[in-house]
Amino acid sequence: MQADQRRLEVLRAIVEDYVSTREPVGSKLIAERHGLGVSPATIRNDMAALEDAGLIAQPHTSAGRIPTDLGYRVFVDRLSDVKPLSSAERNAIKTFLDRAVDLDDVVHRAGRLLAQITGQVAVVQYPSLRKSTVRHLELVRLHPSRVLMVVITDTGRVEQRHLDIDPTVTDEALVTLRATLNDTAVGQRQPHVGERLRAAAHLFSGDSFDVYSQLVDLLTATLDEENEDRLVLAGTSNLTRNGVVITQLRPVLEALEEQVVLLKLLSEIADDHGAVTVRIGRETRLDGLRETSVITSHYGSSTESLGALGSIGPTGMDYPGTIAAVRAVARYLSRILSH
Amino acid sequence: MQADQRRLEVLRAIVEDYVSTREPVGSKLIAERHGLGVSPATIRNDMAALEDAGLIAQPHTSAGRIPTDLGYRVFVDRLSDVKPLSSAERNAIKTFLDRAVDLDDVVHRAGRLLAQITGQVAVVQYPSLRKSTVRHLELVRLHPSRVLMVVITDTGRVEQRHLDIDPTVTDEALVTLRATLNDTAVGQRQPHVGERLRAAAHLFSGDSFDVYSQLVDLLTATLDEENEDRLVLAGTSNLTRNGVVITQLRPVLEALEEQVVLLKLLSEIADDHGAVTVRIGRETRLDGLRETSVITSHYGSSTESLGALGSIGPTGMDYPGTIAAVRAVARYLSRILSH
DNA sequence: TCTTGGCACTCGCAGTTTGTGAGTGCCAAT
DNA sequence: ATTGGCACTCACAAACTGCGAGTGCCAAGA
Repeated sequence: MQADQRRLEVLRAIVEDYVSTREPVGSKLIAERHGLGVSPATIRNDMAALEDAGLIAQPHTSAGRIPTDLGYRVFVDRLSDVKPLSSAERNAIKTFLDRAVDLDDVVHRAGRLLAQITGQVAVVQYPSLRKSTVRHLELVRLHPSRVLMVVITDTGRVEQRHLDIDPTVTDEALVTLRATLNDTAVGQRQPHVGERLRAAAHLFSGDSFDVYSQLVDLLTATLDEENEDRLVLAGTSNLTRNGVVITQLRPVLEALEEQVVLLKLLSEIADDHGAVTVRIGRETRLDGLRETSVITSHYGSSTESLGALGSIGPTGMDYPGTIAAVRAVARYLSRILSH
Repeated sequence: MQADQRRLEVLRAIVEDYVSTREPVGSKLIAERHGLGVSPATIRNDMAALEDAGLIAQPHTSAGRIPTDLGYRVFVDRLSDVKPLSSAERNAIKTFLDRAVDLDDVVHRAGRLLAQITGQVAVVQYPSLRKSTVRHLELVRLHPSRVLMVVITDTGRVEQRHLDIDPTVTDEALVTLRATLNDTAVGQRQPHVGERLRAAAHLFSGDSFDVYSQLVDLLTATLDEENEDRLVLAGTSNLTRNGVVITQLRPVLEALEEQVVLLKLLSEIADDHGAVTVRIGRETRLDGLRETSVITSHYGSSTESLGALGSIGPTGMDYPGTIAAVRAVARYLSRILSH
């Protein structure tokens, strides 16, 4: 019906005005600024209906309305079109990311970029080791009884692990081990790396076999472990924008310091690659982020995700703009990482 | 004279009370709480003298006094003894740092530890590449015309750099190059690495010579570059303690995001190894940190610094406690990194 | 059934006033 | 040099007030 339609338009007006002014918006203002062609009284009736539906609320009796989490949800799902970035912005993203010299640099730049475009906090996860293939393995003998294993992946991550070994193992044996490990593991990823390496174990015997087993265990552990996932944070100072109060700021900063929490936040996300996930307020399921929204997206090839990135800001954020920014950065990041 | 002595005691009382209560302290309170054996009126006279000397100030006419930056300076230089950590704290530091598995982990743990002990923001610099010796060099051919160089240092840092080369260079040539690089560079540091490698250039000719030169340049650049210095930050959420106001918080968060700024902060520090540097308020020479103090220390061997770490907090911080914490963490970090 | 103008009502907010108390500076006495 | 006394200052909190934005409801009109 036309009335229902108008109510949604009223909701849109409330969300847009509130996002830009940060002040409760009243019926008169809507009637004036948005050409709905109806009087404030009609708007008031619609607002009463929207309030009954739980989409908007009054901070106090004699104030205007502000959207609830549910209101934002409806706005995002049904009312907002994605706002494409300007070509200048797209260009800026491209050139800024292209200038990166290594993986660390790429990830950091992506973070700073996203933080700057959205004016919020950005989180970027490093490409997950479980999704990367092994490009090279190196063994370096540090002491007679200590070996450093270095793993280089196709996404450019370099991981190092120490290993205590039997000091009687010769350097020549290590060279052989290194060759076998490389021949077997390069180009593979988990769980194939583990399978293939274990299948090749019969090539060794005695001390070499022991060391080989140790190395295989260490390597699979390195490639498997979830806690090896890393991320970077950018734009923390943006938290002090928008007149956020310090009592609300504290728990947010605390949440941002917990890498585990953030990684979980990034991992709970639509499987659909290319899609952007929006979680509003309590939908984040984190108490510290109760009053923030999180916009996340995967990045990686078109068939599989390498990792995720996202933007964290107040529930009253510019959703269309943030969604567009997250999507754009994710795309360019995907492109860069696939060389 | 005895009167001068008492005035300093009054200053100490003001600093200590203000640090613990965060409220301007008046003459009566001092006379009551600190057993100076004189009346409030006498204290008032002393306070007037301290104010003339610029060591304390009044926020407004009818309030008590708070220390000025200069007052804290005098307190730190002349009035405070270092407060040794409890053995429980020392133990906690030791066991927590010992549990680290690699360099990243060590540096992160040191940061979290320092942030937790001091209740402030902690900064820890990675061991500087210029001060590290080369432990191993590896060349990995990624494409016919692209080589990845991996440098491992004695402090555990692993750096990677890409290099475009002539695709006609054979794998065998790379193996030889790698061997020569390792033979010549391992155990050395800048500027010796560069000197020795250049001296060995006569071993190569033709394409190999070109690639060798490229590699040497890239390696020396990697080991020289100041902008390769890294650091970690911990305890940002501690900024919201102590009733800090948000308008003051903003510039601090911004300063903390600028790695370059922080590295400069860590590098401007007493040469004297083992000593702790204290910079109070504007002494930091950074506008954003105008109302904070920075306590820093080198870490590394007894003869040379590998890097620095520090704690950043309000000018009204617990100086003896923070100094002790920074020193203790720096020492344990030094011990760990020297294996 | 929906829309509209009118109107009384609510209530947060900003501005003003006022009382209180902590703290000071100065002075005369010791 | 120290002390008690005393007048003075001034931030802060509490109480009060007027204003105005915004609402809900109702009766009339389309």
